[in-house]
Amino acid sequence: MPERQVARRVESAEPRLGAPCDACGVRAVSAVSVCSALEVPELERLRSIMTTVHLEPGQTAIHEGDPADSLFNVVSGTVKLFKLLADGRRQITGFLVPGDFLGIVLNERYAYSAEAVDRVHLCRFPRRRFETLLGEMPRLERRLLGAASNELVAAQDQMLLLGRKTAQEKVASFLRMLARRTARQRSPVTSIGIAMSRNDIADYLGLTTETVSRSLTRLKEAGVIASTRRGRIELLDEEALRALAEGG
Amino acid sequence: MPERQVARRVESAEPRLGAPCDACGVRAVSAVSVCSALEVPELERLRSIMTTVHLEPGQTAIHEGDPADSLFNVVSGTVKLFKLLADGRRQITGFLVPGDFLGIVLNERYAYSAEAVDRVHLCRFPRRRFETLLGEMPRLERRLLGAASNELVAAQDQMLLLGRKTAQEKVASFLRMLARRTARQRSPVTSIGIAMSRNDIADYLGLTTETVSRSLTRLKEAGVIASTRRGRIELLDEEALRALAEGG
DNA sequence: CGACTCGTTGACTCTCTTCAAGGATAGTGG
DNA sequence: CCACTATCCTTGAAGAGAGTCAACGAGTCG
Repeated sequence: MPERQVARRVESAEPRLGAPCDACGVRAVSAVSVCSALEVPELERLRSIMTTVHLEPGQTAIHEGDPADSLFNVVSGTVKLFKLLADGRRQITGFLVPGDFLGIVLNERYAYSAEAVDRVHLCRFPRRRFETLLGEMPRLERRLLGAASNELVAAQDQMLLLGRKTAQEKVASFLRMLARRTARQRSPVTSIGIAMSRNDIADYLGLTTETVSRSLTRLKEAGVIASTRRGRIELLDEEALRALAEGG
Repeated sequence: MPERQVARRVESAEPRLGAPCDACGVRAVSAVSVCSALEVPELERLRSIMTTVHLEPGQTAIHEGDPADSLFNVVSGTVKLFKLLADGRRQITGFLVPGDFLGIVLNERYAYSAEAVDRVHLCRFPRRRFETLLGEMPRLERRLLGAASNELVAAQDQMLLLGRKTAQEKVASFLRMLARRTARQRSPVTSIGIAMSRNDIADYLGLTTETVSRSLTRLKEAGVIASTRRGRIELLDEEALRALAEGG
């Protein structure tokens, strides 16, 4: 498997004295990151235990079953989370974008693997020390609980999708999810960038690459979407997409 | 739809002065309930805002989209959580058993509906007051975060099941899940009670009742399980079941 | 006892997968 | 700069697993 690469992390151990956080777009933009909604002194303490990590596409951030000794915050890029069956079947359980947490779970071991989709920047926190801080910063803890809540809601939507939606509905729902994410920064959205491969999309939707491809072709034929360049899709009829996503 | 009944809750508003919690098995047995691992004074405060709720099979505890003004702890019975598509397709996202939370999410509205599978007893907490307590009881908050973490892990397992497992593997996984739950109280397990209908199982596994039935028949034919009386299944070959559940 | 729900089984259908091949795209090296 | 190659995406044809439709048996309740 060419995509199963060893994790060669490029860590910047030197703190660069404050620079990383001050310039960080995540803190300002995202309403859900660890850092946003923290006062300066609290942020300072977080920063003191933080290191930054760079990942190239395909590199692994965490591995299912490994001791969960780190916790991350996505700064830039897209990360895919996935679980594997013994024979290699893969289910991608989520895509993380800037502002999202990676490894919130307070369990001993990671329940899934995480791999970079494109070039990724992460903030890394040692779990032990992070948990110590947690006890002293109730606001941070509440924030984590909120993030976990949101993830749970998303997980339930995804279960509905995986268990009960048709291929066409799955793909339409996926596009809408991407559109919503894009809209968090720029709205309204007519063009969305697709960072992940057809294979990734298929493993996220419980389909095959062929079925994803065919579904997209159908959406194009129906005039709901259009694709000019690679890795980018134009939304022509958002209402039709909504109807398709929910089985209209 | 006969199963979509109106929620006629039977609430005991009178606190019965301490009795409910002292006698409650949940607190002692379960490692994950709200009440366990709380000191007596904290427990006392929780109890003061608590009421108990009884539900008959099919009755609704919470409804998707409603304002999330209550939070529950399951005391006895089994509760199913589910989401619906516009045309009635249903996905059951989980079954709650004694000790589990219902409605942890700190969102404005419930993301799913919850219905009693059999006769159910719940402890009910008004969300506002509960959240106030939360700020003063860090231990409770940590506990909630832990519960949310566990739910997330379970949700990811379920996504893998829904997206990538065959019907046979789904049913085998389901039986193992039930066995594990039963084993939390009594181990080892050879006989498990199935509180839910085939229809519920189907909607949990993303299948139809017919396929669930056929899969169970196959497992019987293979000598992996046996069924003496209705609503109960004997595990004859746990190792074979494990292999089947993971695509061996 | 009859009506009802629930579970099982059978026959047929269909959506999605599998298998296979061709086309587009990007990166590489001469 | 352009052939060369690897990878990804698309499209087609055939096949399979699960769904749909239908009937029947068993238990349950009024």
